[in-house]
Amino acid sequence: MSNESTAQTTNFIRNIVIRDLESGKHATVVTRFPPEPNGHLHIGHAKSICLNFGLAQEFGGTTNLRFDDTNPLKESEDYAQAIMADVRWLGFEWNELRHASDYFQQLYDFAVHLVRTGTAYVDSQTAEEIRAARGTLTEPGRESPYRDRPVEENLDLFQRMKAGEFGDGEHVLRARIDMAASNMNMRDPVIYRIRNVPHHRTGDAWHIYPMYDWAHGISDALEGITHSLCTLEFEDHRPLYDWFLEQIPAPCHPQQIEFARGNLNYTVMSKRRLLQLVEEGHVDGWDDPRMPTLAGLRRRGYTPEAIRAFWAEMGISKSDSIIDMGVLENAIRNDLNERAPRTMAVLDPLKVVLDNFPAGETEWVEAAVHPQRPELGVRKVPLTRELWIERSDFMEDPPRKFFRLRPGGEVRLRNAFIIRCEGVVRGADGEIAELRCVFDPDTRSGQPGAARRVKGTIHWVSAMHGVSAEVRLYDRLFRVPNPLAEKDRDFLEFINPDSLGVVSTAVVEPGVAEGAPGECYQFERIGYFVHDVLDSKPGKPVLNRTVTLRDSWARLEPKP
RNA sequence: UGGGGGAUCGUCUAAUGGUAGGACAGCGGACUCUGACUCCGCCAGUGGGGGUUCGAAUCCCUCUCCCCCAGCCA
Repeated sequence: MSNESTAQTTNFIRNIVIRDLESGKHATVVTRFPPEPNGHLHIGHAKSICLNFGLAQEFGGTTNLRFDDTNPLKESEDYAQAIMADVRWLGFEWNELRHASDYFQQLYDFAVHLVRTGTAYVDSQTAEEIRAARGTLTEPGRESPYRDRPVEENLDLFQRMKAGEFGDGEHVLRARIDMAASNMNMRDPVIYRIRNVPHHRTGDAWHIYPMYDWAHGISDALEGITHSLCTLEFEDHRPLYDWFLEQIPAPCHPQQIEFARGNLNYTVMSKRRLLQLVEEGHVDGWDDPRMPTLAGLRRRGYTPEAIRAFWAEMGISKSDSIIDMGVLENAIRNDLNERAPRTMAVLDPLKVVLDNFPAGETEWVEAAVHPQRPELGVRKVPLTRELWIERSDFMEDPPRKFFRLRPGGEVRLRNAFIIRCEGVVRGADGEIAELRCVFDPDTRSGQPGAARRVKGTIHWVSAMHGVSAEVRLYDRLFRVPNPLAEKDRDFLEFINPDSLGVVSTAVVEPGVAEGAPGECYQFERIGYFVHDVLDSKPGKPVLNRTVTLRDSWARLEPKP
């Protein structure tokens, strides 16, 4: 189901939007996608992107891309650029590009308003003192000795914090709420801290930077966001979100709605761990095809359509969940099955000599580019006396239901004719070196005799024309479903040592060698592959395995 | 053990007092010049216990389990 015309299944957020539109609470829907530019987007972010942009799209509204860039220590323009590229690649275009930093002046002015109304104060305790006085989950906090500072003094101090008169950590601005609140977020949260560092967009203009809770809701309000969608961990920030907007003359009061993050098994999703994988060299970079990042998935050969269809199928709810990687794999198979041109490639070649085929002669056989889509036409595939077939497609002493080649047995060569194995030639090492076969000319594809049926069909590549290729077989990054399940063990211990297998022996149809970076194929009977965007060169192809084909034979005959 | 959330087939998700449905996985079969695709069928669920109701996944009570919160991160 790669097309997205499948019936829209609803979810609780969509239902809220529908209700708000029907009741007249809102005339339109305005959402935002608010990443912090401190890392790359991953498949989980795609859920939020699809939700925010998809909802606005469905109801004729708009979506802003807003960088939540309130922490200059961790953020960079490079990340911001990569994020924009990823959002566009996913297939969405924002209405307006905004930054929380665009609002620094307004945020400051609103903070001054808070100070003037006595609902914020400058606290001069150290970070440690503030932490110690916050209380615990079961005990109330203690009020700061600076809590009742006169308004004028707060104003003066806050202004001087802004002017850069103090060192990092000397003062903070805190909202004056309730140190005994059972919701820890309401215990006089810090809303501004001093950071004497330049910001990637505002440069040296600011020495104080707003905290998330202060910046986010106000940014939403300034943009006229109707529904501010975020993940579950912000649920107990909502009272604060609402409190802030009630304290200031905000242009509107968006509704924060929380939903569950989208987790996948056999991987990790937190930016911190993803960063660790990259920095410690466990993977090749943010775009390593094993990474759940959008950059990684893209390089792996995943399409935006598949990712969108995947999240559409998964839906939105509030229950914590870990989705089986198999569902994502199913989504990309569905999409690639429809779009990928078919070709033949042999990963582990075994030589076959057709004894009754003239030496030095090339026969060009016609093969469908896509059996289910004849409009895509045909390709010509060279066929010669010497061929490569997959080593696993031959067994001297096969088990029951092995439909492939065996001594004395017959098999169809895909797009060509039926061959029979007449002999096995061994090398000095005792390994099978080549197969001597004869072909039945009457069974050529398209000929009347082609109707003759044999149980198995195998793929092949002409030894004379085949182009050798590097093939990278990617598998899941971790060997256990949840690498974080055991609290006292490092998730790195569970990295799958076989997550990348490099095959240097592969031989592909000549046409494949000319493919462009990013071009994908189905290697018939094997899987979907894509030219690596970085390393594949004309004549020197490097192909990444996106996903295998479903393989009911492998399920039948589990590997030893 | 304070506060905030969440529990529906193995997994994800619908059902908003009226037949518990779909997708993925699994199993069986048909088809097949890809052991793919496609098609058909099957298996499988409301965390436990009470209550209200003609009728409860849905409302009430209670219990259990899981997640989040004590950053000058977001």
